[in-house]
Amino acid sequence: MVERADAARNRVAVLAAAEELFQREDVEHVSLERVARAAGVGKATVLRRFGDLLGLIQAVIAVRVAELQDRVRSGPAPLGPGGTDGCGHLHAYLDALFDFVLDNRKLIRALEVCGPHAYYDNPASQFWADELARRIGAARPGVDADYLAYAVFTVLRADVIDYLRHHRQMDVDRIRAGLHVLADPRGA
Amino acid sequence: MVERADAARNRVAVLAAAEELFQREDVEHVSLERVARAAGVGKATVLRRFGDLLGLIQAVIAVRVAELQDRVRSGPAPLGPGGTDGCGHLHAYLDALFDFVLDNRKLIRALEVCGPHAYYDNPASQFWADELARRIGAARPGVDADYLAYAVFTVLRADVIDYLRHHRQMDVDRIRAGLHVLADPRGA
DNA sequence: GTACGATACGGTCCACTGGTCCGTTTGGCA
DNA sequence: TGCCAAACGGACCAGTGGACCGTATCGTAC
Repeated sequence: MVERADAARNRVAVLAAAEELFQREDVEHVSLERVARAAGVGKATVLRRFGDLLGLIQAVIAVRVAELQDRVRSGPAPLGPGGTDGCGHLHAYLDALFDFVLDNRKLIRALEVCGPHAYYDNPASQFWADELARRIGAARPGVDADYLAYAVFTVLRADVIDYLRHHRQMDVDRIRAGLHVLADPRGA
Repeated sequence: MVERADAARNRVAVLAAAEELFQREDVEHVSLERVARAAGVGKATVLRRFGDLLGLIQAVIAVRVAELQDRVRSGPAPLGPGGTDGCGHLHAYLDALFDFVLDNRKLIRALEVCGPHAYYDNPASQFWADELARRIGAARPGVDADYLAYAVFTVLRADVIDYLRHHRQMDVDRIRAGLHVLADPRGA
């Protein structure tokens, strides 16, 4: 079944409204209804299209995820594959993930409040965490790369980084440095 | 002003009901109203006593926190002060925190959903994190102990540990081991 | 160009939340 | 015993995510 024209129109309107609203407002004040209203559409239309609030947020994030995934999967080294320097691979990847979180804090925060494990349990996160485990395993043979990957992925949560920046007055460079030490204490 | 007898009666009833309810039910199904009803009391009574839901949960946790804080502040080494083995201090402390989280998962989960930073922004957590930074600094001079302490404290979140156990099938010993490596990669 | 069936639409409704308000009851002191 | 501050709790509020269903619109087959 091909997508009807009005449905397509509404889909892009809802995505655009959601993106705009999540950037502009505080995460906890963005509700399904407000997104719908901002898009000039009924709540039910949003729900039907995206299943639930979580689905909507994932759809908004997905656009941004794709770009980074491409660079990781098939871009130039050290972020992309190729080269054999395990440490360089790992640290480039950490930087890319960290930048991604900084750029998309609001959306990731919104994702985190959707459910207890919404941050971890979504296809993109699985990819990020798996890739992280692979690179940690390559750079640090002998450690429990799976656990460590989830630990690092956890301190990459947007709420955590926001807390450290705004309540503990740590600047981004300090957090970034700490992250690298955490993932690979022997340095790059 | 001394506490009136009926107020005292209600305070213990609410605390008991909350404790019981948080243990028995899923965190997200425990609401202010249900606690009040279980205590045989009006919602407003709970609110007046504890300010808001966060205050209630903190009050319930406080009882359990006190016991561990005593052991840390004035108990026997290696958890308590005394002795000079920095690593032993750190690892005993990590074990104690980890056990505390396992024993109080439900309550900590409830705390986490109260607000974006409710897990970090409460007096007990400040104590735990500061002490953690102190012990990490002692065991590993030269690292950014403050950042690392928050990172470890973050990985100790009950939702994170629950996720690793039940969705990633990691058993508690594995998580515990990973935690020790994270805080001190050179081993105990 | 028109008629029709499938599809998408959105307002209304629901159960529920945390929190406020305010008239009523109760405890403790003089 | 009488009184009043303090504590009480139910009704109420604005808000949530989500379900429902009668209606309007779209695209197609004629």
